[in-house]
Amino acid sequence: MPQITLAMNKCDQCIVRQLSSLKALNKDEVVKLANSKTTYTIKKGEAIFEEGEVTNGVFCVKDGVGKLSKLSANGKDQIVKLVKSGELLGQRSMISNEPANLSAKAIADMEVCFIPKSEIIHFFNNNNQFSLNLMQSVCEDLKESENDKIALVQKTVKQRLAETLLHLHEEFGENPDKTLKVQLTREELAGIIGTATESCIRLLSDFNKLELIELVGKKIMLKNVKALKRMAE
Amino acid sequence: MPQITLAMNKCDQCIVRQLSSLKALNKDEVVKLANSKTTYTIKKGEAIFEEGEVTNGVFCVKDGVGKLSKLSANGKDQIVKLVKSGELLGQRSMISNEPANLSAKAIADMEVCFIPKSEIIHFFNNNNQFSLNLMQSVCEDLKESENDKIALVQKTVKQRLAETLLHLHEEFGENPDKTLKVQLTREELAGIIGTATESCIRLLSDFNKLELIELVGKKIMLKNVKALKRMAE
DNA sequence: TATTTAACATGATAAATATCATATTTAAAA
DNA sequence: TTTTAAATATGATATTTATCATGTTAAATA
Repeated sequence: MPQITLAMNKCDQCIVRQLSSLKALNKDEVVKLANSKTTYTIKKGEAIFEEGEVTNGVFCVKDGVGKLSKLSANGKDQIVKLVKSGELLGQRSMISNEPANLSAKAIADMEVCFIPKSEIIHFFNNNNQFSLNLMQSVCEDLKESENDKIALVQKTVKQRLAETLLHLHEEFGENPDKTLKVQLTREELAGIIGTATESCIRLLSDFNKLELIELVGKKIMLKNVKALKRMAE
Repeated sequence: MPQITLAMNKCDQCIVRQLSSLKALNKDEVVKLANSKTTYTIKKGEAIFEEGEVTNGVFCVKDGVGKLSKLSANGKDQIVKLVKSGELLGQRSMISNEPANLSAKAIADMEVCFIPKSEIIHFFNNNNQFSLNLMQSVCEDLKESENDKIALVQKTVKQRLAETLLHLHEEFGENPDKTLKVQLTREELAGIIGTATESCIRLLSDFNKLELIELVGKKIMLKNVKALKRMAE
């Protein structure tokens, strides 16, 4: 049965299969997965789904970077979470049986696979390790969200910027020229730390003058990680 | 077997069993639950568990109100969530296999039952409806936390106070004299909306003058729900 | 290449909120 | 009850951050 082997291999080799809750799936389940998935290419700036949309499944991020965000009344886009390759997207809404609470958009060109809800629920009901993994993943998101919430109240914008730069460095790494690999606009960065774009730009300038970072065009290089960490406290 | 019937009834009648994920348990499982639980009484102000503590199980809130909070460096207590009777406490840490990220303290005298982790994991692995319920409950918390996070950035303190007063009214109801049933200090209220205690007090005074609320000693009565809703937008 | 547009940058100012000081009231303890 | 401590209240002020204005640079498009 060459097709089945092919289908299995397709997902079996995938980074999402290796990193996400899906790692708990057995061979048969991976075959089932491969046969039900749909692959999409999302260009930078495009949406995977919008707030209020019913998705009826989850998206596997094979490649690229995405943002989960909510548009405010005054037109500002508050970024709740960044997602990178290996992660699942839309788990929460699917499990809660609700339309998406947030929009998902590509920050860098993305390749994603859609897995229908029926598949996920089937795995959830028949594979304890998978359901535990999925549960832990949502719990991880919850912990992060709660900590973000606390940071928003207990820390200044300056501290949050330092913290966020360190996070971005840790999570996404750096280019050969030592600049941050995730290429965010100042507006997006402001959307993550929860401040006005101008304030974000101003603080980046300050950090630059203090030699905590270096601004290489629109890119950012961390120059003094230790001092940034001290500042984030 | 009178003991077994007794043991089952004990938890079967319980409000937590009726409202939480535990509603999915069958009779045998409820008996198992009743035999493994430990009941505690927590006086107002006392802690159920502290940040950093390993709990190794979950707490069922039978009666009273609790707060999940984190102490900041400057001594302020940021409240992440309030819990009331019928809810479970400590699910996230237990599933993530981590020490508690937050402290849980009683705001009103509480009665709670402790259920060891082994029991919960057993139910999780053997009862699909239970695991789905638990999952949905964590998802609900996540959604709420994300929305809180967005509100912290996109709304003013005034809007958040209006929003919080409405939430407290909706979630906990009112006393016979129409005042809010949850009795929070101004400091705690400030800890929920994420502001300084004085700012919170000042705004309550303003709301009082505007006849949106009425301050009855330390208690708060909502007088103009419609206007509060408009203000929260 | 020239032109246009978007992103970045910075100053000036306004608004929101925190902090400090100090009463006043309420509740707890001696 | 008297005393003490804690919670509430409010004014004055400082700080943080947002907003508006405007200029500069970089990048996209004609």
